[in-house]
Amino acid sequence: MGLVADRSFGSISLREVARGAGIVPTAFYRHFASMEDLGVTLVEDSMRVLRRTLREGRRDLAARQALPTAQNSLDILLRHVRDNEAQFRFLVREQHGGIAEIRRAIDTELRLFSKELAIDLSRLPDLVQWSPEDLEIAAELIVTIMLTAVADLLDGEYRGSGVEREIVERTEKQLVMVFLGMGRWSPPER
Amino acid sequence: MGLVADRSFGSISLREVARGAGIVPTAFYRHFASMEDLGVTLVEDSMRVLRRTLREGRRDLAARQALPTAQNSLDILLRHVRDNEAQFRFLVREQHGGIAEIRRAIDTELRLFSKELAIDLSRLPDLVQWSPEDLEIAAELIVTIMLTAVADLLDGEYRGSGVEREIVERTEKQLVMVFLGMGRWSPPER
DNA sequence: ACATTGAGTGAACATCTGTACACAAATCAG
DNA sequence: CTGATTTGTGTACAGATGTTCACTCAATGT
Repeated sequence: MGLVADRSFGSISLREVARGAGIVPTAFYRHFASMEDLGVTLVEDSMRVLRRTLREGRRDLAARQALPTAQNSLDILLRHVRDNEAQFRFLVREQHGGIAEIRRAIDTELRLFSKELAIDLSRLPDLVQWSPEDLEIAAELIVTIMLTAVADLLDGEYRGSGVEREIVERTEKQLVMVFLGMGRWSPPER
Repeated sequence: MGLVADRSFGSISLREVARGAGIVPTAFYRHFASMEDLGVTLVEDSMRVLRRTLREGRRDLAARQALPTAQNSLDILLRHVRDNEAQFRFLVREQHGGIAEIRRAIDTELRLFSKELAIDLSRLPDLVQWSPEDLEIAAELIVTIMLTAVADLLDGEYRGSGVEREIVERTEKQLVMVFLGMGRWSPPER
């Protein structure tokens, strides 16, 4: 996992992975059919863990009678990112990276997130009469904003300076702008 | 340029580039000090052309007395993307790609775009009293949305199916949501 | 207790890689 | 035309790479 942190997955050799795992090259094939296979597995594992974390986060919020606001969700996400930096570097890097199969895997998972978020949104009083399509469009926008925040956070290696807070505040403002827009979107439609 | 279309830049060898250019490997060094150097040059060239196209687009709009609306700008951008597909595949791929120097170059150029857009926004009647910081935050959000549209357009190889229109419509809706939000943002601040 | 299986080994291969070096051709300035 | 500078060539080398094959070894279930 450390390997995949700062170089593109496509530029990593099977032998490097084997070396990193303390294993002879040929033994690699006992676990994965190819590098592509490894990549897809990595995506699925990372995403599974992330999904679990977010679900737990939402549960905790509910337990404290707190609403799952955008700020709260962003906070949970970013904490998870900090705890699993290498994985997210990998995900952000390979989302549009060089291997089609991996791109597809990430895209599928992100689409799932959007759908989930769209369902959450549909329960908000202000949005009850939105069409499913518009809900998903809004959800995708929110996911995009959050993903951009993650990418910015990881790309700046400033690690601990004020840049981190800056990114969080910017992202929160952007989310508010979108929510305000969503509040205005509905009326002109009906 | 065709080389860099679907594989990550970091996984491309100097020799492949030389081969693609019809040149012996050693001659590569007559033009670039390293692969990294090539990458940065590629970024700068692509961005220079894009900047020129957008400026001309805005000039044309002005000549036709049309406002540079978000829809118009998106249209110009996407047409340019279609005409220079390989370059944009490269840019989207390497924005968070494996080579730090290239990431930095792209990031710098994007930041420039945001600043330019922020200036344009500052001239809109509804936003005249926004703080420069908030203007830039909004501008970055718009750039993010447009960039996401570009990435989605290039990732789907559907090429000509309805997916293209779908992406454009989604993006337009997202932009409208943001603009609506921006219209509501200002009041609570003063 | 023993055969079956999953995981790791080691040698070998043909191929590709970056870069060094001395040399040739082409372009250009005066 | 001539001399200089830029661009390209050919050869060479040490090292890395993916994949094959036949093998050992330890764990497992019955």
